[in-house]
Amino acid sequence: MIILDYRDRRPIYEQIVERFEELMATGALEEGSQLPSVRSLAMELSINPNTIQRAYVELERQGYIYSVKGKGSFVADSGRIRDSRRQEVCRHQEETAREALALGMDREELEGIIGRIYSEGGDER
Amino acid sequence: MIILDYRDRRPIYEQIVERFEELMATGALEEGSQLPSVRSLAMELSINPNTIQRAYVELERQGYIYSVKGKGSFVADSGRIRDSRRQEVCRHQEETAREALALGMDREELEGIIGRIYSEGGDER
DNA sequence: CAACTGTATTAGTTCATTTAATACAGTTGT
DNA sequence: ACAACTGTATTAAATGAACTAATACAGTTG
Repeated sequence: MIILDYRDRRPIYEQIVERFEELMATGALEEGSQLPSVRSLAMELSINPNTIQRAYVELERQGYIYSVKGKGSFVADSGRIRDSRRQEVCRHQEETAREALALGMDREELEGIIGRIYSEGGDER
Repeated sequence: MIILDYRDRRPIYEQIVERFEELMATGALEEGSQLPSVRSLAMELSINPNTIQRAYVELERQGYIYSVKGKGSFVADSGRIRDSRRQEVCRHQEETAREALALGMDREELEGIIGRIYSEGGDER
């Protein structure tokens, strides 16, 4: 479910936050479904429970999950999560286009890549 | 020429590297032109010379500049720099498209953003 | 020779991240 | 009631990256 990359310079708790965001945004984790407990996930990843909790606190701060003492942590409104992710993708697209423009690249080059990715996902496998 | 963002969590030396990459890739710094000296840029940015040198070492390691003891640091092959940047933009475009696809976004949405950016840069101002 | 350049080294500071060890509080099933 | 789970909080320590500081050496230039 979660794989840590220790070569990644970003902190572990941030990798965990991002991974859960992915799982929720793509629907792999449905609204209301329960996340692994702080302790069990810490065991599974061989890291300290505090680090997991930090990730969960951040996810809750952003409204992606809610936690209930004694019960567990659960996925909140997944529609909102998906919208938030989509906005971020738009921001990334803007940045990419701006940089391509600055480098004198043709827009067709970017659009070609998009076409390739979308056709890949459409029928391969 | 260079502006530091202390809110940015990335290290200063990395911001400097990236900024010079930009200046070289867009042609603002031409091939063979001289970079500010380690000490003068450190003064200008009110930081330690060691931090500038670290950025320059990294730029040299990547082949973007070359340094001559007693003379200074100079922009290397700017064509290679631009190519390298373009490849990176392509990688970013791939990532963005993949994520958009995973989120169920239409490719027209991405292409619309590209069109907007490219028409902005074409005639505004 | 003075005033610049890059380069190197050593030591210390600062800060975010992570671990560790507990403890408290609420839920659930037996 | 009790054991075994949940989340939450706290305090202390270890670790490592980034940055600063001070100094020195080496090469270039006018």
